[in-house]
Amino acid sequence: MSSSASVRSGYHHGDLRNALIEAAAGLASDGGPGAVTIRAAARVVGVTPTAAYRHFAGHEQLLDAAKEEAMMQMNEAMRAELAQRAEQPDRVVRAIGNLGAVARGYLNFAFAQPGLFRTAFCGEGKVLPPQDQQSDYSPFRRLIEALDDLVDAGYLPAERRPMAEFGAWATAHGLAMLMLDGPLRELDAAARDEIIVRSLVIFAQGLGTGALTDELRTAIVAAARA
Amino acid sequence: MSSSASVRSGYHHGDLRNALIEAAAGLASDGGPGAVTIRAAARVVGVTPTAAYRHFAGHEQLLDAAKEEAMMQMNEAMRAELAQRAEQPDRVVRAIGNLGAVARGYLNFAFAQPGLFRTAFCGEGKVLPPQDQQSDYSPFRRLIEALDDLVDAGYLPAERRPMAEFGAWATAHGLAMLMLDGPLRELDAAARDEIIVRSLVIFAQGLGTGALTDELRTAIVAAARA
DNA sequence: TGTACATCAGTGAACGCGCGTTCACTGATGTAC
DNA sequence: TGTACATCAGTGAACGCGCGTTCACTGATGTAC
Repeated sequence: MSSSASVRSGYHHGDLRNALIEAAAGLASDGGPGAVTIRAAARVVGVTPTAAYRHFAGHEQLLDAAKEEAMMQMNEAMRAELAQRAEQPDRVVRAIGNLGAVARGYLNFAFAQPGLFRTAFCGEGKVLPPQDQQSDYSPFRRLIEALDDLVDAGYLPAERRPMAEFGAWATAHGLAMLMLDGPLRELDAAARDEIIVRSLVIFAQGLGTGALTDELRTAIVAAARA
Repeated sequence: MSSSASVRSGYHHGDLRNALIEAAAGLASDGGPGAVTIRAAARVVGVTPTAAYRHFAGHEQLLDAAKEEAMMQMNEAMRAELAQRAEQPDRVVRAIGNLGAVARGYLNFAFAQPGLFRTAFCGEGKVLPPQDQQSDYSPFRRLIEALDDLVDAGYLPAERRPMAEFGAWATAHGLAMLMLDGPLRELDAAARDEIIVRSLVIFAQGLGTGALTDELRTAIVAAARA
């Protein structure tokens, strides 16, 4: 994906389209979606703004490409983080832990790459449908699997399974937005963590039919702090 | 507040500062925070851009004022909606219902006034601290009271009370953002409602220590659909 | 294998736009005497 | 009560900026013969 420009260098530039997307993602990383402009991207690449119009119909297409690139980087960062998780024999413990880990990965990316995070979810331009994230190894897929596992294991009643992924997503997303751009912007990391962990405990317990066991509470707290 | 200009009309304009804030809020309502500019607000009021500099140090101060106005309008809309709720004798049923009603009011405003909602929570400019919303009759206060009531009534264990308001807030905020500007943007109202209701049921149950009774489930579902 | 040619990626200059902000000013207001 | 004056809210013109986009062009590339 958007590899180094060496693959085909038969043209004047070689791989201008991908170079512009990379530049746009860099601008997004530094300044959010508002910093993604055709002129700035061309400047970074060292090319005339006009040249960009050989590869994009206009500004909106470049922003769409930057959104997709931002979402891919987020997915990749979460995937890499999730890959480091320890094995866990118990099925429910594992699934609950995965729930917390996905949320933690989501929030870690938001705090580490606020510009990319804002760009991936900005209102302008293309809608990136959740299905796009359902490719086999995406974090959204991991979330869905965790919830399915909780049904299979008898923790989450099947009739409450539908749409639960969106509730989990909204919780993580809301925390990220409130803490990044919203009224919780000025909390320190410790206060943020406290709120995050407590919110996830509530959500995890809300999926089940009774109080969280100590084991499960420990599992999700550990995952949510990781 | 920001009343019609008649109060004092001793100056050239009469009440330019408030007129500009009202204009800025109107621009925000139509086009979000990006549409709030000094020139546009002056144009709406029928005054020279320079005149605005008698009342605001610069663009950022006008945007800050627009954010505050947007937040006030949101608070007022939610307050008015909550005021219509029927009395409810049972304490837990009432508190759980209030929880759902606050969330519903939050989301109703977001969908009815997306421009103002985005402006109130936009990253640029001043941070509006949650304390500002804790004035006696604000919806945030209602949320806090509902949670406190749930502790008093023995539904929510005291040790899990701290920060719970932020979990509730994040859930509502995340749903709003995903459905307004995010990947859930294109859902129809029925699908949105389904996700909202289910998310709130999970949250409400997560606060307690066991499964929701039918009575409580009915209460929060009704409030969340209202 | 060598040459004429078509293709098309990138150039350079220019357009019109709306923005934030500053300048010297004007003219209505309220006040001191 | 009437007049000179200080105040200061709003004017009008102008600045420099970065943006998206378009124009006629140039010159390297790959291809047909």
